Amino acid sequence: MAKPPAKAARKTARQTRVGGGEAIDSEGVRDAGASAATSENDSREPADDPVRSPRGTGRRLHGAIAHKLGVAIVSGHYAPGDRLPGEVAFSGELDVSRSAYREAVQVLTAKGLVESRPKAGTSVLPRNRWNLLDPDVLAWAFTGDPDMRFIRNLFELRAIVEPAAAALAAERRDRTDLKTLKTALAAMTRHSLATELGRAADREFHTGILAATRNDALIVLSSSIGAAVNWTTVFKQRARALPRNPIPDHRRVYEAIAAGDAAAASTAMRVLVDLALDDISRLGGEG
Amino acid sequence: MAKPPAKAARKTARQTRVGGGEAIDSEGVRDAGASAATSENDSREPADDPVRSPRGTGRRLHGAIAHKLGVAIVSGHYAPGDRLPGEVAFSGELDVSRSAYREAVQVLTAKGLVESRPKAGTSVLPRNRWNLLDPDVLAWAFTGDPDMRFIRNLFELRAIVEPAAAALAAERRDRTDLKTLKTALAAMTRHSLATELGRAADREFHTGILAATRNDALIVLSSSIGAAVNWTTVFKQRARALPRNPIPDHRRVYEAIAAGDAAAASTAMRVLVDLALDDISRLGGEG
DNA sequence: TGAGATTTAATAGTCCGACAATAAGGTTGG
DNA sequence: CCAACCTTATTGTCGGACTATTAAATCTCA
Repeated sequence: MAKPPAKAARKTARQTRVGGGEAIDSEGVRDAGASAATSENDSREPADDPVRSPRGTGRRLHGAIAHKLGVAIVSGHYAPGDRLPGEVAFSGELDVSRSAYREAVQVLTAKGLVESRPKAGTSVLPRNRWNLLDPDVLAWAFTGDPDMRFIRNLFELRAIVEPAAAALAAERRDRTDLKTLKTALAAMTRHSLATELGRAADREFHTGILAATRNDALIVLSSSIGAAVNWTTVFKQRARALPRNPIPDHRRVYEAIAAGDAAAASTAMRVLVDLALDDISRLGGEG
Repeated sequence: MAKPPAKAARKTARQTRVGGGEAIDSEGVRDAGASAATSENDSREPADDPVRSPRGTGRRLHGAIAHKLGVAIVSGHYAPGDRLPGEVAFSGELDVSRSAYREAVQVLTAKGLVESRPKAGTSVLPRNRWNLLDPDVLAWAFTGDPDMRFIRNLFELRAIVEPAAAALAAERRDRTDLKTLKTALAAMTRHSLATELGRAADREFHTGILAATRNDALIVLSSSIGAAVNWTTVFKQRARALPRNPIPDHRRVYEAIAAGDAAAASTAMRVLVDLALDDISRLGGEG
């Protein structure tokens, strides 16, 4: 319907598209786990640009579009089976070139969210085709209020993977791994889990265990598990003060891994995850 | 590596792209099978008969390029840190437009294989940034001779996830799930695992168990686990006849799930996977 | 001399407009 | 009623121009 032609406006603004740098926050999940290596944050240029700058999120333009569409899809704004507007129409509506829009759609296609065919258009795929553990998809799924069912699913995955991973880590860790874990543990202790710094350390601890398994197929789960780990404390924080100090649980896991005791590491981790799941279920399950 | 730029050739051929089809297969790029959905590897058939997969996900040009580049990267032709040629140069070398090339690169970026920045070019990311359980990446990793270490990693993942999944399935399965499993089991029995039909049934069996867990975070692992499952039989086949009949193992798992016995399902699945891992280790461990 | 500011240059990023290829859905013919 | 044939909407590909970004070289000045 209403297709406000901001075309002319952009056309003029295009010559000085400087600004950009709009708020990128609203996430806190994006760098949860996944890319622990590069922890650079965006330049915070105020750069008031009230013009129709389509970059609401992300760094490159097509990335911003992909983000926008991705969020719209995983949040249910476009349901599976829905067919989204044609390329020319939609790109015009979003006020970007068709090329940029298409590159964004390629990203969504690569992540299994949509499928495009000539004459049939671009439509949202059924949920079971989505690459849910893709770090980006995960991040998109957690912008806005999250789906409790999915969080519980993520915790079930944690409960399956992490004890086994801890056992493997106990067998295969080297000095460097232990140092990483120890550092993370110390940081968790120093800054509480109420701070972002503390939560980052928490994620690093769990990621470090996965890394110590020397198993790439497990390591890639870092982002998924990191997201779940994050939501543990986020939920607790949201409700009230931490009902229980999780540091000792973590310390037990660390000591078992340091001692090379696979069985102990597994059970310690199981305890940790079960307790976390308890908290989640209690807080998120129903008032 | 010397890629003679067939530029002029294509330019003229383009006007009659329909009839000739000469410029199409000159490089083998355009019909490089990219049917990622089922993640089957291209058999060494003469293959002038593109087997219309039920998915029918046609190979678009940028998809073919993405496939080619993806394989080149995961196979190590381009190592992490390597910087690949500039867009204009590379697209010219591949004999496609820069747009198509860029869309392919966006796909690779979305899967964590590469990263592009102005002036810095496009370079391959470290392996721990790759989305290894993305179905496409998985498929690319298995074109050509596979990395035994990675296969073993995949089996370790199986050994962790599948017993737990079987237990959950035993608790949550409904009549439909059981029917699916039963059908798959029957198909496995009818066609042996020596046939592609039998292997497909095998994958369906394992996928069906994951589906019965009602956990999306587990279901997305179907492709990864399916790939591992497939390689079990592929390896056995490659060596000699099946050293052991795996059907009874599967039947035990099925019966435990049908009976709703979670513990039995878990242990039965553990036995199944352990035996499979045994075979893999024996056959692949050292020629 | 060396740290910091500045310029340069290379490369990815974006835009536009045209045309080709594909296939969904209707139409026709048997 | 089904099958083969058109129609046409929509994505797919192309080429070329211009912009934005930034690594690296250069310059400035304490």
